[in-house]
Formats: sequence, structure tokens, C-alpha cells
Amino acid sequence: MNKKDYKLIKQPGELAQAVEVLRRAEFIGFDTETTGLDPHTSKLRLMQFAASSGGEAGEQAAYVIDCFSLTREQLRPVLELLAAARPVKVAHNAKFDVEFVMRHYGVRLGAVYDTMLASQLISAGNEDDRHSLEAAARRYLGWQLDKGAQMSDWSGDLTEYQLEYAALDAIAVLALREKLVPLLAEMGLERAAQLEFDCVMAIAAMELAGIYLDASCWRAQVGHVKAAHEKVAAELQKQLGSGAPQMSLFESGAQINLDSPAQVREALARMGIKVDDTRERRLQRLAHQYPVIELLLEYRHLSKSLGSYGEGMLDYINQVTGRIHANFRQIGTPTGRMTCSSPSLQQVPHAVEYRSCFRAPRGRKLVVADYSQIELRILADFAGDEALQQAFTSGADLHRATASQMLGIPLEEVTAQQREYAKRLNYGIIYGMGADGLAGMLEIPVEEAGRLIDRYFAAYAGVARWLRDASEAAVREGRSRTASGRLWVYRFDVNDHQQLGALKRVGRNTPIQGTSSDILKRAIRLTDDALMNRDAQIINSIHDELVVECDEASAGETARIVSGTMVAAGKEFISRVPVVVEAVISDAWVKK
DNA sequence: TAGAATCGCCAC
DNA sequence: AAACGTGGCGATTCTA
Repeated sequence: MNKKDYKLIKQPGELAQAVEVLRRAEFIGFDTETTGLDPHTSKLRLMQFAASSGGEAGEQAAYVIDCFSLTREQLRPVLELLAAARPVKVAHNAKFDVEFVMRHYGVRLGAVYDTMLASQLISAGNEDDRHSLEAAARRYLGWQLDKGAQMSDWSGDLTEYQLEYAALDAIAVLALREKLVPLLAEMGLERAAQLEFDCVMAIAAMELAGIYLDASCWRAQVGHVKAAHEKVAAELQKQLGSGAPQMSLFESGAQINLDSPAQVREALARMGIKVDDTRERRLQRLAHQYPVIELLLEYRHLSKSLGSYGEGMLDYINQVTGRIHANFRQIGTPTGRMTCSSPSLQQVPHAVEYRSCFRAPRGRKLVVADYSQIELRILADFAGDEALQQAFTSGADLHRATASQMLGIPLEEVTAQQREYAKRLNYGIIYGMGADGLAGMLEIPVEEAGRLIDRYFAAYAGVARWLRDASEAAVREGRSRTASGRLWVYRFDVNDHQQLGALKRVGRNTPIQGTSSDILKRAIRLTDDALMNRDAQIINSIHDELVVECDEASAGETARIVSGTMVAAGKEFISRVPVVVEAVISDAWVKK
């Protein structure tokens, strides 16, 4: 490892010299130390930079800037360096550092190379790999970084040890990039990496802005659910207890734990209803027959609402901003989708009662924009299936068109049930659903479901061929790619019958789901760029949807811009099928 | 008894 | 036994 040489900067003159050196580099390592994890309540203490010094190979110049010693005005040269497109700032999980710089200095980084995202792409869906700077430096550099100082107190006088640690991280990311660049190239991941790097800033800005939740609206909603929950629980106890054996004199009642699947299963057995498990799918089929099952499903639904979407949601409201700043993991799944936690804004129930509590503050509006059937459009494009493409270009209702095509009847003669079947097929096909799954969902015999699928594939022969090829390629090559080139190297055991089946389904789904996520990420970047210097900001992103909060007066304009950038992003990846975005202006996170 | 594993269910 | 892909998360149950 290189000598831990660094210069501590506490004076404007020293800063000017450092910036002069850094400006000449093509890439500079960048890291920060902060007094805590929340940019709204914690301070930025240090900014560390590293660059090749231009001398002998491997020599580094490293600078540790003490933000407590310099005013914003004095820091201006380095803030301009950060804002410039060159040099590219190399950072590990840049989102974290970027949020602090944005929050405290109002500066966006001009260009980012994120070694954490690069490392995740190279792992190609292997979720056993860790991607902390410590883990990545060990794996790719053989460096043993001492992270002991990471959680130390950065708010007071700093020790030599702390400063060395801080400087070394900036050096490490620069060295890490050198190792990752050829790996990304060899694996054909350069385009995917650029796509990821390009939206880091926009995602950081989205988190930093947060989303406004009307607390009293939420409390009222939770109150309603709580009352309903108690009522249903009491009734369910009564019904489930009815088959119980004679209870002892000392027991007031045979209370069971309604939240325990095992106890519920036993109670149902006592009533003569024997089930292997009590999952919703299974119970749904018995609900018509047994009122107690219907009640149980309602109880489960209410419990879920109270647990995941109860009072706890209010704890996420930031004390400083009054808004919720969830954590978005940019590469959250092997297909490239983002995931969101603390709280997961991606799984707030679709019911208006919940979503309408997430709303625009006074004088502002939300633009809620989502892609119309983007995954099916991707499939139609990839498969080159003219019939499915025609269904999209005709302008007719898609599921009605599908029903018409597969049943060979005019559009006007399609019944509501036929449309519903076609809709389930359209969605299920993307996930690799088979006759059994369709039969269960539509509550029809397996043979009939099989015939429906046959007709579907007869109408869309190109889709059938593409899906078959995709699963065969996944089995043969053990990997799939999305349109950006993102890679998932599978770790399924093809000798295991079940895993082989799963592999075939994942092989069909990954290029589609992954390309959809490519498109949304591109849309995030283009939209963020287009909204720059307007009173508008992306505040949420959910797989095929963007939510933008903006000034009331410019909502119409904002909606047009967002639609335009989202469509443009889609067109970068698919060309044979029109990309359609539905954008509405709303007071809350609902499509009015 | 704390953490891991499992079940069940919310989203797209 | 399951039979439809990707997750996060809360409650229960298992395990060391």
C-alpha cells in the first residue's frame, strides 16, 4: 500500500494549491466524514480528495479539508471543482457524500463514478458479495482498511489516526476504480455502469427532498383500521373457538393467537376445515364456502395494514424537514430494480385512504407519472411480435385487443370476463406463469387454463418463441442481460428440478424486468436534468412511476416535461413499440 | 434471550 | 409440495 501521505487543509491558501493539483486530474477520489448519518441533522466535517500526483506510477496526492475551519465562501474553489463535469469524482456509495454536500453547500456534483455501484454490477446478482468500501478494497485491492475510525467522533479535535483513515479512503476509491474499470469492460458492463453513475445525483436529490406525509390524515386512517381490526378479531375468536374442546372451568375462553398461522390452522382443523397451510392463495379458494375463512382473510388484511402501515410510519418523519426521507438502494435487486426501505415507499397500499395522506404541501402539486404497460411493450419489442406490437399501435385497450386476437373475435364482442382473462395472461406471461398458476388465479380447471395459454401463444407466436429462447439461453449460458447490458449470473442448480423451473422463469423475466428498470433509471436522470432550475423535484420512484413535487403554477408545464423525458428514456431502449406515459396533476399521491 | 429462519402479504 | 418474477417488513417460531 502507498504511504499514507496527506495534507490537512485549514487555510484558503492551502485549499487553492490543492484545487490546482486536483483540477489537472481526469479522476479524483472523493470521500467525506460527517458527524452522523442524517444530512439534515448532522454536519459535514471533512472532505477528502485524492489524485495521481503525475509523478511515478502509484504516487498519490491526498488532501483532507477541514470544513469546520473554512467558510462556504472560502471553500468555493473546491465546491466549483465538485460541481464541474471534470474531473470525475470517484466515490464509494457517492449518494451519501453527495447528500451532505448538497444539503450543506447547495452544490450538485458534475460527474460521478461510484465504485460501490461498479462493484455491485460486477457481482452480477450474487447477493453474497458485500459491497462496503472495506469489503471491496479487500476483494479487489487486497487492502485491509481499518474502519475503526468510521464511527468515531468527528465533531471535535481530530487525531492523526482519524485524519489518516479519512485520507486513505479517498486514495482507496481511486485505486479501486483502476481495478474495476477493466473488469466492467471485460464483462460488457460499461453501458450499465454509466447508466447507474448518471443517476446517482438525481437519486440523492430525491432522498434529500423527501416526501410530505400528512400526519393527522395518516393517524385518522390508522384509527379507522384499528377499530375495524378489533371488531373482526373478536368475531373471529368467537367463530374459531366454536370447535374447541371443552374448556377447563378456570379458563374464561379458548383464546388463540390469530397471528399464528399454526394456531389458526389447528383451530380451522377443529372446525373440520383441513388445510396444509393458511396462505392467502389457498384460503381465497375456500372463502366462498366458509364465512370464517373470509373473516380470517379480512383480519389478516387489517393486521397487515396496522403492522406495516400503522403509527410506525409517523416515526419516519424527519424532525428537521417534517418530511419522510426513505433510503433508496440504487441497485436493489439482481434485475437492477431499486429497492426502498425505512420506510418502503414502494409498498404503501394502493388504496386511496393511504396514498392520499402523501400529498403536496400548500401551494404545491404532485405530478404522478407512470409508464403504461412498459414490461409488455418491452416484450413486444424484444420478441418482434407483430401481433402484440399491433395491439399497442392500434390504440385499442390492450387487454381487449389481446382477447380479440387470441379468441379470433371482433373487439366489440369481447366480454368483460374474456378481457379479464386476457389481462391475467398478459401480466402472468411476463412472470413465466404456467397453466397451474393461471388455473388457480382464474379459478378454472387446469385443462382450460392450458387451452387459454395455447391460444395466447398461437396469437403471439413471436412472444412464445422469444420466451422459449430466453429460458433456454438462461439455462445454457447461466446468465441473462438487460437492454443496458446489466448482467445476472445465475447460481441455480440445474440438476434440481425445482431450481431448473425457477431458472427458466427468471430467465424469461430478467431481461424484461431489468430493461424496465434501465428505462426508469434513464428517466430519472433525464427528468432531473430537465427540472433543474425549476421549482420541481422528483420525490418518489416506484419501478415504473415517478412522483414529482412542484410549484402549483407550473404543474402543467412540469407534467409535460416529465412525460417527455420519460418517453425519451423509453425510446432509448425500445423502438418498435410506442412508449406511453400517463401523467396526472394531483394534490396527493393518487391518480385522481 | 437474541438473532435467524419462516410465514404471510404489501408493492410493481 | 409447488405450480408467477423482484423485493421489504412485521409477527411468530426456531435455534444456539
